[in-house]
Amino acid sequence: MINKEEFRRKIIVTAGRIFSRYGFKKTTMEEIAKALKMGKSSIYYYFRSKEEIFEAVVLWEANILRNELTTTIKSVDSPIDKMKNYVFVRMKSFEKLANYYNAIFDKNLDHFDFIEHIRAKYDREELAILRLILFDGTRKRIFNVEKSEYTAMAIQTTLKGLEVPLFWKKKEVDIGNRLNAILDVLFYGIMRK
Amino acid sequence: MINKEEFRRKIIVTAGRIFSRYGFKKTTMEEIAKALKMGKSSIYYYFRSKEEIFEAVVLWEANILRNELTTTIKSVDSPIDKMKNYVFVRMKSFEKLANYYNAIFDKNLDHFDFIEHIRAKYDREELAILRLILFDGTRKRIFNVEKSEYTAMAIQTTLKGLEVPLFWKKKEVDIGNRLNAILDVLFYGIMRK
DNA sequence: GAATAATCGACCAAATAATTCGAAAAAGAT
DNA sequence: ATCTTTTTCGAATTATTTGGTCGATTATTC
Repeated sequence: MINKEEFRRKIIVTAGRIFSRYGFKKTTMEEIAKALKMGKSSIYYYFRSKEEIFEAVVLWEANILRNELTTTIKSVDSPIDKMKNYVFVRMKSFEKLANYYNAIFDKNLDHFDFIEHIRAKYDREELAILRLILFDGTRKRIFNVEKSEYTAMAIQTTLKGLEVPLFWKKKEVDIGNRLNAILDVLFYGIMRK
Repeated sequence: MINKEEFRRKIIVTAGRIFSRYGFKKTTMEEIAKALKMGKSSIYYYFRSKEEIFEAVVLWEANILRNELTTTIKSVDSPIDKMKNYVFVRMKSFEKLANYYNAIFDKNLDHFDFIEHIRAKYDREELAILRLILFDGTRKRIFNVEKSEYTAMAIQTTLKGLEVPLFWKKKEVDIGNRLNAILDVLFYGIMRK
């Protein structure tokens, strides 16, 4: 192979596809290997363990999400659209990620604290983005937010609340509709009168 | 419980949901039991084995498919629409069934010959339905088919050919488009000039 | 043609899963 | 109430799977 890193990425992508379909526990090394057309033991040349692959996959997906988010808010100009897009993309992408998380909440957890680290890091980044959108919107006299820091945290909390049903039951409530309702409330409380 | 058969059906439906998501092998008795809110061993009071449940599920789903098909061709009058509807519903429903089959083609097979039996039976029924549509269409001077028996077989073969990609790769080609193309060809070759 | 990188098959211990079994609730019958 | 039958369950057992190791083997590089 040309490049070892290259191949690691290939494993990550392939394994990610399978993880997202079956979850961590139900995905076997054999499957990943077969999908890569290689012997099971060869994978251990690139990764120490199944968990390490999983770790890499989550990190990888989180990065993709981050990129999608920043791209998306750059694609529009008005703060309202920025906020709308941000929330929508975040929720849409999160559905995919939820599959990975689901895998963990089976019973394992314990030694999966690396997820918490990633999570904490992206929480901080998200907060920064939200603050920026809010700040910008206020500067343009479209929003009316005094302490962007706290408002951003409030919004983030709401978004997290929206994640919960994604964990437990799929399609229990139409996320799209709830999202719109929340956005409505959000803007009504936030918009400059 | 009121009725034992009733409960068997409940198990079939619940297990079916899980089978269709994870396939035969990856579905555990524990999962089925938990979804039913009962002890794992209780299920063995209703079914001898995991395979027996699977068998019942496949039979059940095949019946649903059959009902959908007969209902659908009754809902329209023109032979062209009958044929179109039949093919579309068949293909749509088959996607769900494919999940079950996929589970088997893993490696097991061997002792899963009951699927072949079901398959053979429904092949015969399908042939009869196709012949009826063709015969009716010809009688109404819309189709131009001499030996409805052989034409029906030809169409069935085509439909089976269309199933194959569903087994191996999902969404590799847009089934809908291919279906339309095939229907076009079918009608052009079949329609009374 | 030696040294290194990469792949693999056979193997193992641990985990997991299917199934059994006897006992205990629940439900019915008398 | 008491005896029977039906239904559920937890614990034990057996069978299978699976993550991971290891030494050998095959490509690749120098």
